[in-house]
Amino acid sequence: MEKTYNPSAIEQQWYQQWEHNNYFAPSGEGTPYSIVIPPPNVTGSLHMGHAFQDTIMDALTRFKRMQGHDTLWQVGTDHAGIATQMLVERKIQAEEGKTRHDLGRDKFLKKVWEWKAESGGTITQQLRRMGASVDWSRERFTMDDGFYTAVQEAFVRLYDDGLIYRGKRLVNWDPKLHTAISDLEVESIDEKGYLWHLRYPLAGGATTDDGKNFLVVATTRPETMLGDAAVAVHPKDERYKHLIGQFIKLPLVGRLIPIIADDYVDQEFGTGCVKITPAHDFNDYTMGQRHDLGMINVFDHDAAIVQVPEVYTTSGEVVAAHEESIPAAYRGLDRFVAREQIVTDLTAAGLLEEIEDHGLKVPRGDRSGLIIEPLLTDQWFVSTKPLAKPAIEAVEDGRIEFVPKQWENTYFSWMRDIQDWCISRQLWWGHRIPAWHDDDGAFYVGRSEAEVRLKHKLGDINLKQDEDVLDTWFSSGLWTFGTLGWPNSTEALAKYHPTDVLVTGFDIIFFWVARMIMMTMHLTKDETGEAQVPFKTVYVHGLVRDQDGEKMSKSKGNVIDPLDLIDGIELDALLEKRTGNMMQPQLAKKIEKQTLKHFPDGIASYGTDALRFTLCSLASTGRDIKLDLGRIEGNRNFCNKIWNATNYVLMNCEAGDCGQTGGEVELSLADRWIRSRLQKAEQKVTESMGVYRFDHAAEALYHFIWSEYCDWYLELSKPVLWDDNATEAQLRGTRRTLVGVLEAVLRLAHPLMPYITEEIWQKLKGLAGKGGASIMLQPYPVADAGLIDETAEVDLNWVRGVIDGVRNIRGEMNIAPGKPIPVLLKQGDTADRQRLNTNSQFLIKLAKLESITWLEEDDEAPLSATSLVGGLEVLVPMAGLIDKDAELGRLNKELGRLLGEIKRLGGKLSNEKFVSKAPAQVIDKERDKLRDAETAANKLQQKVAKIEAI
RNA sequence: AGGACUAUAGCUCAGUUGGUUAGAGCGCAUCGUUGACAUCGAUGAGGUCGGCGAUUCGAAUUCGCCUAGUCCUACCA
Repeated sequence: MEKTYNPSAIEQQWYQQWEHNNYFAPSGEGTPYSIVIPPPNVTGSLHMGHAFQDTIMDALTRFKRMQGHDTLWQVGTDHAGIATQMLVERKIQAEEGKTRHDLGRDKFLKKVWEWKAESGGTITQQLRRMGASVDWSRERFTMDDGFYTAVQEAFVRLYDDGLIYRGKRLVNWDPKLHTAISDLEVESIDEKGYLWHLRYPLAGGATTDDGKNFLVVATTRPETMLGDAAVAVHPKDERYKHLIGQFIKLPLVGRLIPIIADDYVDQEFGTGCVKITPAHDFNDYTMGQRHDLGMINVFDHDAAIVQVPEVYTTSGEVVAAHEESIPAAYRGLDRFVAREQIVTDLTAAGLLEEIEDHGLKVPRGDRSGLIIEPLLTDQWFVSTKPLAKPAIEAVEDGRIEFVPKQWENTYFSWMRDIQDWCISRQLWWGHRIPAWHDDDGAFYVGRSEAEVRLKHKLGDINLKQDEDVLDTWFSSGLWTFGTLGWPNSTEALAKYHPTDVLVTGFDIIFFWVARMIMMTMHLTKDETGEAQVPFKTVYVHGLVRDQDGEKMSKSKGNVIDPLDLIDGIELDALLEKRTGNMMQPQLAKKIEKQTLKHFPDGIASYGTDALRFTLCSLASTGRDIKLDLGRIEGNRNFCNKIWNATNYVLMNCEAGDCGQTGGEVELSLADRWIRSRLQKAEQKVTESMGVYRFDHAAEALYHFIWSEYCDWYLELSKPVLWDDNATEAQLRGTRRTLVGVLEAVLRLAHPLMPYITEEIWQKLKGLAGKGGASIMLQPYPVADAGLIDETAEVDLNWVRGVIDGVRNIRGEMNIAPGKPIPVLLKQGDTADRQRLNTNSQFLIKLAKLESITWLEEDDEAPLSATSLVGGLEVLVPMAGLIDKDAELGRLNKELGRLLGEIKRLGGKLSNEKFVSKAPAQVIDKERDKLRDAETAANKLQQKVAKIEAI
């Protein structure tokens, strides 16, 4: 074996073998267990969040596979409508200087598919490097033909069930991307703005109480005044009560608009008068509905002022002959240019009362970053309330369970107040909406044009398919069953749906989890006709952040490619990766500086297993996961530790008989102890995996392997293996334990660290008497309660106690670690005596003793340094070895600790209330502790006195 | 405005149903190269568990209030 573990030498080769031999495909035997991968963007690349998520899914999948389940991890990618379209648009712009409109829809889409073919392999390669045991034969893409069938079918069924409708509504419009987006895709950002106080002249000679001939309205968006339909006041507002029903002559425009009364108005805010623009504000829209105000749209799709405003009734009908118009000066101006112009003109007209600084939440598109414009457009919507009801119930009654549980509240609070979902997007890349319209604008929904014609007896009239595509999340909502063949009733669907667990981040509970539950429950039924849930458990993990707790993002330049942690990367390459090809080149300097600070030498190579193990060990219940390179390094060292332990085991066992073929076996205390500890480790790991505490599983493995198997058991095996007088049965027992425990723990660790465990297992399987082509197909260890040996554990703890005592004296007294020293044991009981008799070889070897002597009660001990193991005194004679003052210091330190404890326990036990109210066993325990502490303190005091006396 | 989450060693984090000497890794200090491993070993230092109060015989753990930070939802003309 190589002297150090070199992950790059083994990882890829094993993955190829696994994949080549089709080990990832479901076995077809055992209870089905399935997970779908949250499909990453096909044109993107995996970031740390994916690496984290995929590690967890793979750990679960391998765990369940080894436990004998018929395991499917469904893999695939998402077409990611807006993100992909933007990316390709930018690419074409950069390379050819053209827009998508220059190319036209068909050519543009061809470019997207070309780009997908070119970049689509990145994700799948990364998944392979992570060791993901996904069934590649079932790989799906949300835009492939089969999946499109599912999307179409879902749309048609929802439409036929009255859950999809089309209408002219106010939607969130992105003026850059020229598409509607859902409310979830809008972020509200705190920004500084102004509140403009505008004088709106009263018509017909009306005046306010204080004799003014105008009302003052406050607005953050003066440009929308062109579309004002009313001014609203509170019905009980004494200042304005008498003006309700009167009219305002809209400045600059000249139109008369009514003064209306509505509870929505807050009398305290601003002047208590609100301008109402139903076509450009969500609140105004609903107020317009209540008061039957017309809707006057003054913006075009670029959010520039239109030439001629469009006017609609509250129900969205076009008002054919309307007189509204826009002053020529503003026509065609961008919204912000128009704002300035209008403010200037109002000022000139003496109608600007005041400009007030005002902080407000600005709605920005999460993709474009532009301010979103509420705009009246024709869109398709899903009526979500009826879908939400069963979806809420499924979580309430536990058919679906969130882990950690608290996320259910997040889910409920959103679902109980859910808004209709705008699913149409004015994009080119995506699933074309399966709806056709005739020349009069009547829409027909169906699976194909032919079906539509037939169904509606349309003959051969002109039909055109809707130009729009569906929100990406509409298709990903079908992911769990669409990937399994739905709408066909396939065997896979019957077997693997509902899936067992969804592993995802909390940031997409609304986007994806909730919608998936709604869609799935409406569209899929089990054999009894009951709605089927998409998954039984939702494991919600935290988000991976950088060393400062910042979210990783490309624009911040703090992303880390998982492959760079696996393979390592030079500083120059890392800098280039982070600052090259940036959207905002002005940030390059800052990013460079940060990168230099955090990664002055680039990133070392840690290997996949170290990365995976680290990610698992960070997977606790928190919301943030700060990536700490120190942890990864530590875990790379852990891999190396396993590697070298194996080296030791092989060296000592390959030449000898490990009992594979039988033969008499005698187990030492150490053998029985480590076997017992193994059972407990198996219990702990299995239990932790079952409750999604990967951090606990990782910690149990780390502790068992490093602190018990390596630190103690391997050391304890040496006195046996190197003992010329050891019997064949003893040697066989120890060798068999060395090999057997290591073999078992490799299987135990395999779900977290697949590569190193496979590599080593292959070397070890023969010695362990195991066959089988791969560790990943081996059974997962099951703890055997019969092998738990509490006596062995107590006895071994005694051995460790004596050794620790000697080592402590050595360490504190500056006795060279290699110098053999004599040790005396005194005041021991029969159990101590017996333990000494059976284990003296262990003590001599591990504590590097020259001799070990048992003193009877009345034997005189020389002046010694002392350690206590229970009642037993472990004595190291001081002659020539130990500094008197140092020993006094050491003893007094320990004595101080004991006295503190005695005081604390004494106080507790003399507390009447404690003694009368606490459970008996607690009291007994405290009494024992007190007695032990007193005995120990006593002994130490005597020692102190003795040493002081010289 | 409502809600959620976080606060434990210098750093990153564990801490089950209240009873532990409050743990781990990294970092730090001292010592250590003949037999798996310096990507290592041995020993050690380091915490009034954010603050205040309550419940209790007993609180890192339960409850209330406060402070700091993060996030979500709604809304601010």
